[in-house]
Amino acid sequence: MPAHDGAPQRATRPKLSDVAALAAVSVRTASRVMTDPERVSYDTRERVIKAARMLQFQPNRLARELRIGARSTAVGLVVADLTNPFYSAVAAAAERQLEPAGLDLFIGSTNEDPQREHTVVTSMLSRRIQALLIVPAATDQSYLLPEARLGTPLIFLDRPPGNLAADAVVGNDRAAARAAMTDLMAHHDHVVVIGDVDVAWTARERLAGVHDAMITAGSASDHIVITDVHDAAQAHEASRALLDRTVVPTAFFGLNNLITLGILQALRDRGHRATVMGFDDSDVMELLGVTAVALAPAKLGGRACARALERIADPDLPVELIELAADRIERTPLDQPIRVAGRAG
Amino acid sequence: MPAHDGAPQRATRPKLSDVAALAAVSVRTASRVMTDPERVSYDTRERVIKAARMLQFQPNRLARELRIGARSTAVGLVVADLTNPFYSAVAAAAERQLEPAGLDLFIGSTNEDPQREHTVVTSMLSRRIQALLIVPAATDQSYLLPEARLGTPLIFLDRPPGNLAADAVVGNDRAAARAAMTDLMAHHDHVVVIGDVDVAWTARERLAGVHDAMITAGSASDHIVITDVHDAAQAHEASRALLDRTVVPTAFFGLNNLITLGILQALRDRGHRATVMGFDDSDVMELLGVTAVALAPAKLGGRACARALERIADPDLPVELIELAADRIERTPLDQPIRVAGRAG
DNA sequence: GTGAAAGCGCTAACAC
DNA sequence: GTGTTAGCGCTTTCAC
Repeated sequence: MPAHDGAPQRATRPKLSDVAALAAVSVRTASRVMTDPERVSYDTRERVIKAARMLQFQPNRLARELRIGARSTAVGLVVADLTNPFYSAVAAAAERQLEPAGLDLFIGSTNEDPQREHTVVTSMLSRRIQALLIVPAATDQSYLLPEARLGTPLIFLDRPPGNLAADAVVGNDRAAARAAMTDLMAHHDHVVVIGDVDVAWTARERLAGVHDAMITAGSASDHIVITDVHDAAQAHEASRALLDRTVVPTAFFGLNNLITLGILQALRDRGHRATVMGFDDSDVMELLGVTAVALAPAKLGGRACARALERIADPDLPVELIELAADRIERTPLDQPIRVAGRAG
Repeated sequence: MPAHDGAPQRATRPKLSDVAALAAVSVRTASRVMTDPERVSYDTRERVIKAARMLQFQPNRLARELRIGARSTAVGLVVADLTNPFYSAVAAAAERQLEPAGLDLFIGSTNEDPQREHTVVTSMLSRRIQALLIVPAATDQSYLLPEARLGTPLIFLDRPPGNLAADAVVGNDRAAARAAMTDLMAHHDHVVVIGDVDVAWTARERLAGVHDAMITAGSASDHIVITDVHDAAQAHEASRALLDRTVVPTAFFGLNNLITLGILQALRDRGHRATVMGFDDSDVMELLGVTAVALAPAKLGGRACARALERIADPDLPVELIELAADRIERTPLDQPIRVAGRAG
């Protein structure tokens, strides 16, 4: 019996049996009021509800879910970096979509570390989440095979799984990059493309698209492709070096949001004008009129959740690769340069 | 007995008793190998470990934690809006800090809706989280009193709790705003201040600081304070209207990151120059050289987690209000205007 | 409509 | 060192 009135030290958490005792019913009846209120008489129901309220009773989900079937009413989301607005938008979309289904969201980030991916994923699975949404950091997800066989919905976001058959929702990065690059080359002879480290699938795809476009166009002009650029600072530095050359590039193509930011920083530093195009969208790009090729993170997260819910309902659905088209957000026309001002001279 | 070899349809999840059976030991011994391996002989330990690996055994944390003491090894984080980079940075910092302690992160957002705060918080508590980190949306947290009495660490972030004694980590918003406004007024006669809806504590504090500064300075000049501005779009519109007046303001002070963005959009639209100062920092502000008054979200999240860990270790710690100083990030001097360029003419 | 007993998967007492 | 028994808080057979 809990000390619900005069406990001197620390209160003790009321359990269902306390509620039942106070309402003078069996535990079974109290439980029924919580889960299937229709099937209990009005009188007893009211008594139980009142007792629960009086005791501030909150059912223990650990116990409930253990009993129910070893599957908790939560979904896990593993992203690369929560700090990247792209992924936080994915998370926000996921939360929004999961909420009406009564599912909570566990969140974790890998920082692109395969080892950490394993740790985070294992931890979530040990909580018996209903589904796992994951932006893979590793290239091999075969360790998830047993879990997949257990029927846990596994949905890959933004990048397909390696060595595992599982649903994936990805963008058409290669085609989008090719189209963008083709357009850029139609207006410029000195395009600079800056891309990420190519262990990441999206980075590889985008670079492949750029190369596709260059091959198709023939190598008449001298475009420059820089890779293995990891963050804004590196992109900043690389761009600045290029702007200091004698032949100043007239167009830049940043292959992700951080890189594009770095390009803009360099343009600011040097006071130069250039056409800028970027993969992924951001506040900065909107403000400065940078044309973007972007897969809306909300679309990605939303579609992935929808798929998770489908698969929760029917675990035997065939594996599906869902390819979402990136949108082209036209802002400044590609034949016109932009400037980054800041402190006005 | 699980069909760990020839199950035709769907595999069944191995449990500790399966491992024990395969290793030919009792469940208790298998359990001990998982938790306190030292106290079991080398031989049996190896056998159990091998069996566990063979079966791909993953302990069920729902069961473990239920048995252990009705407290799960997770921490809940409730923020206003995950999409806001300020809060996603807080979340990232929290995750980073919790990870070494072996604590997972449940995350939820309120969208500033008090009703939703209640729902999200209740849901997390029913999972018996070890601690709750919360950016309150409601003004009354007295509903958390029973939980507080149960000894659950409750840490408020960014805004203090209402009607509840609990730890809080907040910024010195009022003093910081006053100092910033004072400096701005030293250089400008027509400062425009744009603030958020004042149900939010930080918004109120920042406005109060601005008023403090104006009162101290005396009302010689005509500054304008606009409030109840909710997002970038509204700030954009309001700023544009002001720029179209005959007396064009020479300085703007945005009281949060979204508002400052709106101000910059208006400056871009009108091609105007003005001194801009903003509360909270962002990529945009860094790029354009906007001087910022900002409480580093990582500092906020980090300090809150540290406090949570302290309180987990000793729940009887006295309640503490931790005030963190916002940093002034000097970029363009306040007597110089900035421009937002974008499409170059 | 309601109650008694069993059990979800695991760990804490005690025996041996 | 290891096995047996009981129980975390809840829901589910099955009687009544």
